[in-house]
Amino acid sequence: MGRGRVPLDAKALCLGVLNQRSATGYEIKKHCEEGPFGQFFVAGFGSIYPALGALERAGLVSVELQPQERRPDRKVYSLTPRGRLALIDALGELPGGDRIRSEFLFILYFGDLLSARQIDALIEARLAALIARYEEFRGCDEQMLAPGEKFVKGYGEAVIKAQIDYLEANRHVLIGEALRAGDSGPAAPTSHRASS
Amino acid sequence: MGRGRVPLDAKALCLGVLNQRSATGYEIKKHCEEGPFGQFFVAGFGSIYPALGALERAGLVSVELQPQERRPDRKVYSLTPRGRLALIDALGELPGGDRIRSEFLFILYFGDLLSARQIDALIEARLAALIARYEEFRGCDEQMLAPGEKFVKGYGEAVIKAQIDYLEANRHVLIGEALRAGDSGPAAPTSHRASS
DNA sequence: GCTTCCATGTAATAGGTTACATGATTTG
DNA sequence: CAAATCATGTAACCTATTACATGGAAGC
Repeated sequence: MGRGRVPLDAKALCLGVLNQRSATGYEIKKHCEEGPFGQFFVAGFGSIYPALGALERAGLVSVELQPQERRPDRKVYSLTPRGRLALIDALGELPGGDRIRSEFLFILYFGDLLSARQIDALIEARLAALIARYEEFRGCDEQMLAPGEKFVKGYGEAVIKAQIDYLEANRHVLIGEALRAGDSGPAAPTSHRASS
Repeated sequence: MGRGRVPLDAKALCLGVLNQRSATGYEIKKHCEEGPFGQFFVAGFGSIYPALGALERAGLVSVELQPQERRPDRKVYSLTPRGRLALIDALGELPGGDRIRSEFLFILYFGDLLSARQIDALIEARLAALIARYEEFRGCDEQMLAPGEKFVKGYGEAVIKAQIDYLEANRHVLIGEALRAGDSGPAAPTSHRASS
């Protein structure tokens, strides 16, 4: 009956957060959303609540019910000893490679079909988003963070910075080539929607 | 009613590849796997074949059957005009933010529970993998690539480089802190596995 | 008055991963 | 002799996203 095998998913996310402090499902989601790490550790209520239920049935977390008036009772979850072991097990597994799903890169990769103006707007928006995230990272108080968290913060910062630098240095190259190729027009310059 | 709405998923991936050249499902998968872009555009047969079937039913691709002996017939798919429009539509959508699922960062983020040695091994393995990928990117002949592909290649290269640099510059900081904190031991130094 | 915050959850849906099923041919 | 390449596909499974359902309190 060796502790349930825990893959690195919503369940592991809950275990990780609960290892830092006991919390409700709502608070776990909040914790993931706020701060710069919201981009790394994503999970909606639809995955967190079922995950907590499963963890409880597996004996990896315990619940304390805090009745509230005019509001659903708070269910404060805590890591059990077995839960801590399961987390250590999960963290001990060799990590798989990162999975990146970037619609931005997808679009550019197949972007022969787009006009230079579309590409430019795309990159402009992307840069704005990256810079906003970068500021968010920088503004995050390091004093509050555990060593691992600080490390990850620096990691994210470095990766975002690299993207900003690359985009600023190379956007004009891409736009230039799109203009040259696009004069003959790869496709109507973005106007269709009529349909059958 | 207007051509089937195409989200940026396995179907769009097929459309994108088929826009470059006609191909079988097998070849599409091959194309995604080989070269440095295999990391960006992942799809198994289990998603490609159904996607192609759906695209065909929607009239976005056409099929030419090439009978073969002692082997399933090749089904060579080509983009139809409507398929090209659907692709343009899909590419025209504003991209969502990147989704990153990094088990590596997850482990480090919650890594208080790991020993310094485990963390060191983790980073060592990661560095090796990153360097291997970096070489793969560098070794890729740019002459062969369309402008968008070149751009994405450079993008990936820059991001990988940033990760390598960050890890090499900061791994010792993290290990040092883990050693200092870990002497009192956050948990048994990795030995369990018994149990039925 | 509208939105956001608090606080829980279920159900439907969509999507991908893995395993299965088949089988000759080439390469190590 | 085993493994990888070519070549297709289906089915079960697992997970996440989304929408739905409920509802008071506080801030703008």
